[in-house]
Amino acid sequence: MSMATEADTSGCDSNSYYSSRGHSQHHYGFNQSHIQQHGVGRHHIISSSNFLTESERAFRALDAESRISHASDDSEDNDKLISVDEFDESDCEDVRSCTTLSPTPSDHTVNSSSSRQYNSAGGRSSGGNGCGKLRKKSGIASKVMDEQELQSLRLKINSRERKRMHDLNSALDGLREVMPYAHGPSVRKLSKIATLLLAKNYILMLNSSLEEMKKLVSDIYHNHGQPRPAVPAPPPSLPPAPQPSPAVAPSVVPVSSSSIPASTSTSPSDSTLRSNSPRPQSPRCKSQEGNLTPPRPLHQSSMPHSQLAGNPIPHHHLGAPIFPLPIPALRAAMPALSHHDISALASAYSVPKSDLAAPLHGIHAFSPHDRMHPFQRWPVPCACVQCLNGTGHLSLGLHLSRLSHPLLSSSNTVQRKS
DNA sequence: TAGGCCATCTGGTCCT
DNA sequence: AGGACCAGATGGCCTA
Repeated sequence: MSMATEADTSGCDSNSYYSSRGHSQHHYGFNQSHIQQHGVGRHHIISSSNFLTESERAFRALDAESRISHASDDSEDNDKLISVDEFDESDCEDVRSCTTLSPTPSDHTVNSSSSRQYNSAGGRSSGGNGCGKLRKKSGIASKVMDEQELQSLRLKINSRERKRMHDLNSALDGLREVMPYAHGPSVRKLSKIATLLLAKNYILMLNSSLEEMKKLVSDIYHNHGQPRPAVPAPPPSLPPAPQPSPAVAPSVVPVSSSSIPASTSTSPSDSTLRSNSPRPQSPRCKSQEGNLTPPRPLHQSSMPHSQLAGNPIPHHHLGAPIFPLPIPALRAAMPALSHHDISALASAYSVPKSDLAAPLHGIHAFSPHDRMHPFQRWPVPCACVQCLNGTGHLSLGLHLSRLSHPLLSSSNTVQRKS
């Protein structure tokens, strides 16, 4: 019985991949330590059927490397896929029957080690080792294709797909890094769907904030009797974006400039503060001296500083997440989010676990124009453009207060797999 | 223990 | 022809 193993030297550095797995890293603890322990470099020697002794692993590692040259001629992007098995003609029979084509450097291939048969369990069972399709696809059905070549091709395809998914996950990790929620080792990572929902609404919120700022700037120009610029530029007097206060951000983790686009130099917390802060003093309002008072800087928050300073919420960068997150309200507003997602957000915002079990009663569907935001612990005016402008509400369905928390505005329904 | 989330394999389809 | 992308299937891990 052959044990198909794979030395995965895909272009994605699997070591770094494992170490970047965040909260799921523990899933791969064995693999990672295994890989590092045996010093096989980029080659992961994985047994799908049992645990190998250290000497066996080392031997197979050497054996695997020795077979690279003829098992796979794909030297591009270091995507060399090999089989460590005894891969002679007799073993092709085993491969067809058990077809453990590509045990992957994942937890289950090593830890489970017992049950997963990769031809029938992982993926569609197409019969055989799946090489028939490859044969057909490769247009070499008439040719006699060596099983080993087919295996190599299959492994190569699997590795590409694996790398593709790793890249996708890396992109999602990058997205999580710039999202306005707490990051940290003790914070559960947002799920993929939650990350996408949060990102979508965060973009909407930023866009709305930008529109709001444009409107205010436009009003300033208008009230000064100056012609409206076609594209209102930020007034030069606009104060620079605030730096995270040490009191607010006791554990700021520097973020590389490359991770944050220049266009988003305004921190998420700024935007959220902007959206949650009381209605900015209208530029039309005059001070007692009769002078036009500059509008309150959009980044300034009316949130009691004590709340901010006293908030021990950990965070990754750009200031602490500022949204208290009553879980019942969140659950009511976002039925699409699973308990897992809610729990992740709760941990991200340092919401007490007790809140998770809080009843839903008393939570009403808040109006976007509520002066007392039911989801917040301090009065929050409606900051939508219409309210700020006093022109009533348009039926655009895009109100800043609804977007005051990115996720709260996620009214879209996520069809979850049942 | 059930459900959620995830990684992986795999075949199909489309594109270059 | 080869690669990218997608979706179905499967099983492992974690949490409530």
